Amino acid sequence: MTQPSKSELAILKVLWVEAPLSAREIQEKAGPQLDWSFSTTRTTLSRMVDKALLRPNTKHGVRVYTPVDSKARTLSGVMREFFGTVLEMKGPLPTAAFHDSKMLSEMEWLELDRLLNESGDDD
Amino acid sequence: MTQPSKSELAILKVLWVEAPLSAREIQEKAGPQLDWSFSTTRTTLSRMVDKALLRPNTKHGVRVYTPVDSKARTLSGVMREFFGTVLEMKGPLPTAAFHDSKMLSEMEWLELDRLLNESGDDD
DNA sequence: ACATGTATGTTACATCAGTAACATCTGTCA
DNA sequence: TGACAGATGTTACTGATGTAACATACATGT
Repeated sequence: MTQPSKSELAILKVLWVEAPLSAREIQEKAGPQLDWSFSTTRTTLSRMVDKALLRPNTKHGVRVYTPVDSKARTLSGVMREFFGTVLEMKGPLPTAAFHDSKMLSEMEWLELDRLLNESGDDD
Repeated sequence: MTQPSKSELAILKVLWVEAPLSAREIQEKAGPQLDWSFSTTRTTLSRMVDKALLRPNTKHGVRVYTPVDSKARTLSGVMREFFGTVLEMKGPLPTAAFHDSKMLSEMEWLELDRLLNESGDDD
């Protein structure tokens, strides 16, 4: 699974709050922060579909996007990669330290902890 | 300060163990892991100088490279960036959780803690 | 002085990500 | 039914990074 880039992560974040959303809706929610033109948002969405980060669907005639992986699963991959390459920590990772990050709910932290610690393979 | 890429970080890591080193020496230490040709290593070194990640010097007629920033300073930047964008944690960051990472000595962890927590500006 | 081996300088090419325009298609309103 | 708005498809350009070869210069032994 390819890791999302910084920009792609920004888009995933809005879709984790609410999905599916159309390109137009995503632009409205993420565009201001990203300072992107609508075109740019669309290109990025298209590439994310290519990379299987998003799954496209057609609802009421428009194309809408849904994240393929849950927030916890995606972040566990990103965090594993980070800790592995930057800090060279391979085994179980400490996540309790971040539980006040607001990025994830208690439930999601539980899932992330499970993914990060219960061996490298996933369901 | 530009963040080092994954490959650049690998080179920094060998130079944090011992510096300055020549391109040839760096290749001997990092090449096998990176699986790079000597040419590739040299190109990367050159770009790192451009980005002010390394400072070149000439010792005994050969070009040697020294990291511009300490391990602690570099990693603090990388970690701040990561926690900011991925986990959206802006204030003081918890690092105690990683103290068994082996990447840094006690002294270096102290420096890193200081850099990460004592406001955004640095000396 | 010449050859041979390192060291250094220069150039090249692919891919990906950032950033965006142009072109087309289609449905809806007047 | 014709025009316009919005949706989708296609193409383009730049910079960074991965990856590497070619070409040249310099030192050292014979």
